[in-house]
Amino acid sequence: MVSMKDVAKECGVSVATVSKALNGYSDVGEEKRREIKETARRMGYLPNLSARALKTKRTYNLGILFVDEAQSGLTHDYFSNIIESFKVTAEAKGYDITFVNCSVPKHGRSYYEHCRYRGLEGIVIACIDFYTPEAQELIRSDLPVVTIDYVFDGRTSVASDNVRGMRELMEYLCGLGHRKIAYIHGFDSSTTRDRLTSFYRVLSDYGIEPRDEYVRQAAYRDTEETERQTGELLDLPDRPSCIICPDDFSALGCIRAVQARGLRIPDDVSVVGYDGITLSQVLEPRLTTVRQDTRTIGRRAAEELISQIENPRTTFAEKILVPGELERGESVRKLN
Amino acid sequence: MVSMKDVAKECGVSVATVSKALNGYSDVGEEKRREIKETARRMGYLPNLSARALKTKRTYNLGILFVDEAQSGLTHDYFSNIIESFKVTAEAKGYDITFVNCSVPKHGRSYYEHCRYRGLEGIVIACIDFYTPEAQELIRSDLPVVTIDYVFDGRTSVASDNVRGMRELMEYLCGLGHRKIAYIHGFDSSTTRDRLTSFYRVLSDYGIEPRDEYVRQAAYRDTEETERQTGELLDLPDRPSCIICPDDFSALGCIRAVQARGLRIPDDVSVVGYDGITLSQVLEPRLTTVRQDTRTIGRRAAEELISQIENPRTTFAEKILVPGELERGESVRKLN
DNA sequence: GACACTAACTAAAACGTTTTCGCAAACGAC
DNA sequence: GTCGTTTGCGAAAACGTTTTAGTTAGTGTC
Repeated sequence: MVSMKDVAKECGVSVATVSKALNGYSDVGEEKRREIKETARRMGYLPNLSARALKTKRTYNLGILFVDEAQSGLTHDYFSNIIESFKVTAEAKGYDITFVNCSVPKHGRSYYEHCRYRGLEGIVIACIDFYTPEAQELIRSDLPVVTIDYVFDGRTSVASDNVRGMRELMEYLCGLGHRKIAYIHGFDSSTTRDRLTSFYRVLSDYGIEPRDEYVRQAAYRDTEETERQTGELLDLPDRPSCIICPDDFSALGCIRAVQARGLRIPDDVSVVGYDGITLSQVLEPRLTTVRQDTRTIGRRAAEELISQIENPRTTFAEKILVPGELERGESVRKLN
Repeated sequence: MVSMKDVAKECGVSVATVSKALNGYSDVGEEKRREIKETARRMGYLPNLSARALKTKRTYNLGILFVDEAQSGLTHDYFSNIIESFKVTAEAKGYDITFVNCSVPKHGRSYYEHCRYRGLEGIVIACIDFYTPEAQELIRSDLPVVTIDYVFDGRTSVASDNVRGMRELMEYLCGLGHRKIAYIHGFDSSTTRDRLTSFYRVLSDYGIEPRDEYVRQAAYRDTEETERQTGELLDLPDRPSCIICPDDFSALGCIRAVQARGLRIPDDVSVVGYDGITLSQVLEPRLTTVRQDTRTIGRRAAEELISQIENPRTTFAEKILVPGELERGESVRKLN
């Protein structure tokens, strides 16, 4: 590999001058600078990031911590899209992205230690059990951190606005005349709590008495459980006119249960999801859902993280809420 | 950050001794070694990867090049799963994974230059236009490279065995009595060619005359075009008894077209996909498909890449074929 | 007691940068 | 001509490791 020394020799100058010429310092003559840049290019010179990092303590490398229990990691459409957007934004600003090793590491390092070891300048954390000691160590550490869909005191977070998303969805449903709305919600998390609270809130706004038998639970993306729960809902003496699923993917289970009983969507029962992944748009009938703005979430996370890194003094820990958008599909029927 | 120098001072030895003690060299006494290791741990010492890399030229960092035209990158189930498996395997062997920056980089570096700059020791390439000059430069370079689903002379590749996969699928279909089999294949690529050749081959084995109007084209994962093509197939005077889609996801379009005509799967027409992603298992009826062994593909890619890095002399450029597995769903009917 | 040998440790160079400081030359002002 | 000031460049230290080539002390052999 050709180094600055080689370029310096070729140009008959010192390495200091080469460094300054290439990095745009002012105290090097215009013609010399051109000559140095040209020969560097000609010789195929590439800066050595390790050497640079050793001096400057900057690696331009961001970490992404993303644990996938049960393989639902990168396969998770919602998070995959966020990561994709995060990546594009960060790369445009000159940063690379590396995964934080979350397998059991050989030397038994914690997340935090691994980040330090790898020289990551900031970490985005998503889709993880935030309450393990390891995660807490990282969140509380001195490293710049942005969390997705989870709020921690003194740290910046970017989250989908589930309160507003669920509100819009519910107001839409109620507006269409639905009064018997069932909600199969996901397992406890801040996301789930926000949606659930909004669900009850709008019911209350519309003067609708919530019915316990209409509120059920199934893990996110669990089609089987959602199918089972839907079955029970449909077998109720007074069955709901509309069923809200934990997310789009699990809605597949819901649809199966409806079809298994010979009922039709949306004529006999309305079905809605949450997420707005591609799948929801290609189902028949097209699924009504709340499209979460993964592009903005990823982009804002990257922007905030980089801001923390580059302007640590002047960057506040912000709680950013990204609104979603109601997607009116054909899986919901207007009542009377 | 505490460095070797600090540990050395604390223990009253030289940094050289600390380095050797920590790296398991033989010429350091047992008690000293224990003492050094213990104080290093106590002081929270972490090796500085940049400094180490500067000397050893090893970064333990692998690159993954994965371009997603039209956002279908990380969202692509098949590739996401491969990456996931690649990641797990590589991490277990002490490597980290970073994305090769494929946005337009600020300094206008090519893939190859970026890999060198970032100090990546090897690259896995997937889901990309392999014939751009940039990709070619990387593939032909001196860096260890493994390609997924694409074969290049002198380089190692890991690919799904599409020849065998399609053969098994076709023999299954023919075995069930299907003679009028349509194939909506993806756009030209070695994957597509392998499947198509196998398709024709089995037809020939069974003495079935291939019919041009049964062979059509739609981009992978393009539900709309698959829907259109399916429509045309179904409107044929002599419509096929079975339709093979480019992949599982696009099969959704096929299913829509079938349902739109009031036909039933599999009673009126059989539908099959290719990939075996989660979606195929939760559709109603469960989709018959060829499950590609993404776990093995990712794992083998990592193993081969690391082998190239660690034993460059003794590692052959191998073409690895990973067999898939026929998933018998309920979307195919036995004829007469 | 001389010799070779081994074990345990250290000094110092090297890796490729960045950056501080200093120096010389050129320049302008008076 | 003298004195600052500016411009352009270089020497050298520093970053935190690894590794080579010692050095020293101890051990065993004859």
